[in-house]
Formats: sequence, structure tokens, C-alpha cells
Amino acid sequence: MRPEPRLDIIGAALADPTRARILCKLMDGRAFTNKELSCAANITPPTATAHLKQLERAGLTTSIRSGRHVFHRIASAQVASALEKLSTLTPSDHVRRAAKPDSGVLLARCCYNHLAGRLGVWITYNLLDTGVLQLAHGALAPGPRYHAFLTDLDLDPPRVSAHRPVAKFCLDWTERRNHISGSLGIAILEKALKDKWLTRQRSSRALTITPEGKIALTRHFGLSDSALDCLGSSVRSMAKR
Amino acid sequence: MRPEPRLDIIGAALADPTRARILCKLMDGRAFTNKELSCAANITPPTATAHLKQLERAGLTTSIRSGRHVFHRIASAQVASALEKLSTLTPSDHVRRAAKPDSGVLLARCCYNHLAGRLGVWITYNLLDTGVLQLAHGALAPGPRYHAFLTDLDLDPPRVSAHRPVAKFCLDWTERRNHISGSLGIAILEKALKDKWLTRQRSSRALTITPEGKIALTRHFGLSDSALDCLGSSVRSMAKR
DNA sequence: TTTTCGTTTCGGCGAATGTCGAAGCGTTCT
DNA sequence: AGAACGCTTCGACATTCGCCGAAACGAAAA
Repeated sequence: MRPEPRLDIIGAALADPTRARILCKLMDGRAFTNKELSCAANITPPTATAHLKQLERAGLTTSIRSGRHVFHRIASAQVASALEKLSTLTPSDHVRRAAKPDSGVLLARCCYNHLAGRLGVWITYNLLDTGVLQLAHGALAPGPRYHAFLTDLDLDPPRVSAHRPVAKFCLDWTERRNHISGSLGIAILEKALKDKWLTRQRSSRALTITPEGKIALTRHFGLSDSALDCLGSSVRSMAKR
Repeated sequence: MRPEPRLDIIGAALADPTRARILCKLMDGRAFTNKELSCAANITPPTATAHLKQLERAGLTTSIRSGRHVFHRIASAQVASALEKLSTLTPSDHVRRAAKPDSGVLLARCCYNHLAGRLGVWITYNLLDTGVLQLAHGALAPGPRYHAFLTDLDLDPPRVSAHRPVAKFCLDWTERRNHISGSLGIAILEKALKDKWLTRQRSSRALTITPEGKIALTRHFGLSDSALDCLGSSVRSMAKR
């Protein structure tokens, strides 16, 4: 047949709004059951089954049985990153119409396994400003303060290999600006969740900044009150448009 | 509404096999008319119009009128790279069934504006081996022989800025291995086409290596006869599976 | 064992969509 | 001006697909 990639197979899997919602729900990296997903997407379990089957056949998700539950999750980090990249292309009028300013999604959210949203962008630029990371030919590399930063946060130095970058840019669909993924990005999100700087919200990828989190983020990433206000107000100002 | 990216909008645009074929045809970076595309996709002009309208509405393509012709092309490099990344996810059984071993697509093809396929992979590793490029924390950076290489090939030194990497990895859907894009990748393909080392094939992204090209590629990228045979035979060996 | 519950299969309904032929419109060539 | 050509719109047809309710299946709990 045609010696071309079958874009339509994956496209068809993404083509339905309901499936897109399911995928977005799964994009925080956790696994969910049929019932949870059908509830989140406002459909009945039979319909969810059909959708999940399609997603799995297209290779976008995987499922494992555990007793009478079946857990579904994104098939791989590769899939997650391709989907995130695709989100970038969403026509801007749709994003603006869809994004409720008071939802936390614009402020802080997780992107498969690392931090995104305005907070993610902020942290990234702070890491660059303070020399923890630096730009080298358009790519992110450890900077002079890199090891001090790891010690400060009590992080294991991520295994730095040629094939697994410490940090790389990941384009954010709400901000259209880069934030960091890579092993450092993953470690930061893990740390923030473990120490309860951020807590997951029930039914979305949004994250909430706890009081302790505010203190810690201020200390480690220079997230001043005014910066927080600024993040908040820029969210609010978007609502008026 | 939902504060989530509308993956389904782009998904719907990709969902149809015919549209996928059109996109693949456009992925070589050139612009084509309605008629050319309808012919390539085995549909009538009216149908092509409908498809191209959808692609344009989804922001994947752009069109410009020129007299009584309308040329369509991929909307941006960003779209091209997202699509290429998405191609990576194509279920492997479909790729294997679809890829005819004797078509040149596996050997050498262009990926929007740079070189891909086995030749692209080969050249990338050769550039790394010879110190033209080097790995720095998982990213590509110019190596010690970088400027000598540019002089040797009579290339203008691409503008190296922090925001426009000289070279970056681009995952190939046939090889599942990295090859280079970025300004250097673009320059190499341009040079190869201009000096007729490679010629485009009529109706696909595949490229043909000319006799002069073989000599030049041998000189500049160490592409020995045995390496060529190896590339060819590994193509052949894939056919048996 | 019986009950409960999560998941899946099946059948049917309604909406959306890919396809084409015929016809209309605008540009270019003769 | 007239003919040729490329693109688009329109109408009609067949197919696909999302969705749900009812019912079946299978594992856990009572």
C-alpha cells in the first residue's frame, strides 16, 4: 500500500471531543478506571468502553486489570509528549473561549509528569535567571548553580546521560511559552507533590498551591507575593477580553 | 466551557485517510494545487476542496491564490514538526505493512525541510563521529570541526542564536532514530538538492541519490559503498519479516 | 451462595461526514 | 470575444460513528 505513516489512525482516535476529554484527563500521568473516566466525560460506561477501546487500538493508551477494575493510562511518555505538542496547535480562538480564568489550569497544572502552566513557565525562567540552568545553542543545559540547587532541594542528581537530557523545553498550550520537562522537571514536580507544596485537584490537571508551598516556592524559585499577584491578575485580565 | 485544549479539532482534521495522504504529500515542504493533490489522493477536485478547507480551518495548512491556481502548503514548521512527531506513534504493524522496501522512502526522504530516512540517520551519526557536531546534555551542539565543515561544503554559517538551534534531533517514523533538523539540517538538504546530489521523486517525499551525489556524500559524510550496500540490504532484510 | 458492582456486549437510533456529478464562477489562453 | 481550464458550491447518496438502554459477564463482598 502507501509507504506513508497512517496519520489518520491516530487522528481518528483523537477526532472525538469526548475522547479528547478522556485523554486530557489521563494526561496528568495517573491511571483511571472506566467509571471515573465516563463520569468525568459525562457519558455512560458503555460509551466509555467503546472510546477506550479505540484509544487503546490506536496505541495511545494502555489498560491493566486489577480485580474488577480496569485502569487506563497514557501508553508512554512518547505519546504524552506528542499529544502535548499537538495541543500547541489548537487554534487560539478555541483556547481562549474554553479557558475559564478562575480555574487553576492556567496557573499551575501538570503535563504528564512535569510542571506546566504559568507556574511552570515562571520556574523555568527563574532557573535560567539564577544560573541553575543555562541556554546552550537553544537547548537547556545545567548552569553553574545546578548542583547547589539539587543539594538545596534535597534531590538526587538525576542521571545525566547523553540520551536523557536533564531538562528540555516543552511548549505549553496555555502560555505558548516554554517550560521544562526532562529529568529535572520530573524531579521538581515529584518533590512539590511529596512535600505538599502543590496538591492535585480532584478532576483536572490543575494544581493548587498550598500555604507551605507558597513559602517553599518563594524560597527556592523567587516566587514573591507580587509575582503571585501578577500571575493571578494576568489570569484575571485575560477574562475581560 | 472546558479549560482543556481541543485535541479533537486537530484530530478531526487528521481523522480521514484521504486527508492524511494529502498532508503527507505536503510534508515535503512544497506547495501544491488542488488538482495535484486530488490526483495524488485519488479523489475528485470537489472532494479535495472540502478536505483542504477542513485542513485550513484547523490551522494545519495555508493557501494562496495565484491566478486561477490555489496553492496549499503546511501552515508552519511548528505544524510540520508536530505531525512528524505524531507519525512516530503510528502503530508499527501499520508501518510495516505499508512500507514497501524497494521504495526509496526508507532510504532517503525529506522531512518538511530537512533530510530524513536512513540517509538522514547515517549523516547525523557521521557528523557526530567526525566532531562536526557533539552531544551536550542530550542536545546537539556544534563540535570542533563545525566551521571547517561549513567551509568545506561552502555553506553560509547559519545564524546561531539562542532561540534557533543549529541542529536538533527529529525523530524519524521509519527509523525510530534521531536525525537532525535545525538550520544546519535545512542547509544540508538545500545544498544536496542544489548540487543535484539528491533529486526529488515525482509523487512522494522519497529522494534519489544521483551518481554525483554518491561521490559527494562519500567525500563529505563517509558514505562508503559498503555503507550504501548496508543501508540497502538492511532495507531488504526488513522485507522478510 | 447470594448480592453487589464494575465492565463489557448488543441492538437500534440519529447525526455527521466522505464521496461524486452537475453546474456556476473567475482567470488565462487563443 | 470565445474557448479552455481550475476551483468552488450545491444536492444527493451511502457509510460511519457516537450515544444510550437493556442485558450479560465476572470478580469481589456479604
